[in-house]
Amino acid sequence: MTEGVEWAVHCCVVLSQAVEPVSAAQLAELHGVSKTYLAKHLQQLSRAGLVRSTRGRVGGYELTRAAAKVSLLDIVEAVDGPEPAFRCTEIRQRGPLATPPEKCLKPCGVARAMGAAEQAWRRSLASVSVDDLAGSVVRDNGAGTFDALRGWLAPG
Amino acid sequence: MTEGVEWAVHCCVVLSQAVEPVSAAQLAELHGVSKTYLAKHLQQLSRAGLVRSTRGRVGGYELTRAAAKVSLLDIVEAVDGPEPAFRCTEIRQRGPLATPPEKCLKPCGVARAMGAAEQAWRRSLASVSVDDLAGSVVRDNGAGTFDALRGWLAPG
DNA sequence: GCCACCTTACTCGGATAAGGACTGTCCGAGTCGCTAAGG
DNA sequence: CCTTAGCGACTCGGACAGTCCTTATCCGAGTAAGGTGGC
Repeated sequence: MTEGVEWAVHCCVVLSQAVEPVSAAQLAELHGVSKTYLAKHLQQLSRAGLVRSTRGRVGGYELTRAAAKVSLLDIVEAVDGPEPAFRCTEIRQRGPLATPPEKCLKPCGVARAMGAAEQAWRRSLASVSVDDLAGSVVRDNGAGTFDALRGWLAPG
Repeated sequence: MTEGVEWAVHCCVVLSQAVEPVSAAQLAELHGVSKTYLAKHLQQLSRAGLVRSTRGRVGGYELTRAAAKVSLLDIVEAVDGPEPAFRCTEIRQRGPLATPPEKCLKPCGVARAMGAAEQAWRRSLASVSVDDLAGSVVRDNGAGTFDALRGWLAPG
């Protein structure tokens, strides 16, 4: 899985606690990562419709909907792409004992098993929202964590 | 996910139905893939202890244990490696608002959620055995499929 | 004093290079069966 | 006829290039605020 997924998720958690748009530069400094590369992933989130970007002097990124309505799966699909990790190449239709195409209407057993596993993975990711993650941060680090964050984000 | 995983799984299904060691050349021709590259993945299966390789004139590969005792997860881990797809880089410990190390004894919420999803994925893969896959092939293509396979594998 | 315009500084967005992993290939090490000569 | 040494062919195993994707970076397009000049 792409490392940018981790960055994007943490950024979404931060955005869920911000009251104003947060610039890519702030998010990059806050997490100690490359600004330009993080911007690339934020663009992917923007294309997917998860965040809204505003340009100009006080521009930045903000969530387009409530944090409880943004799931981990949304972010992973936005950054890593929607195509599944396992792609069946239909090798059953190759070689001397190839299965005839008219018998390949449904995916083969291997593809079905892989698809079921990936479905379980997606269901687990879909059950966790950005708001849930923010709650876990509060439980782990204390209620004042996001107050300090908002103080750091405030201009000046 | 690596494409070699698909090859390795299909090879294991074939091996579960063979009565003699099957050479890498036969497996490659049967699936219409590169022989030398497939051999690389078979070596990974051998290192993981899933298959036994015998050299010499009538050498080849065979399963080391019953097909019902070999899960999809075993094969995936043997080929793609045991390390999880998501690796937490601990970005919470970086930047101006870094979490102090003494508060990072347990994984962060993001890593826990990702780990839970991956756990679900592994559990699903572990619940499917090579024997189950062979059964699905019989259900899809008919009971005579593996008879034809054994006939093709027979020397001559 | 008020308004319109312009400059300016700051933001995002897409197009552009470097590194690493997956893909694909080759030749050498090792092993078993066959053959043939000798007892 | 039986034993056994040698030969040969076939197998796996690890070391070696090619190509695509991830990582990382840069500069240009766009926008809003603030200053400035004119009315």
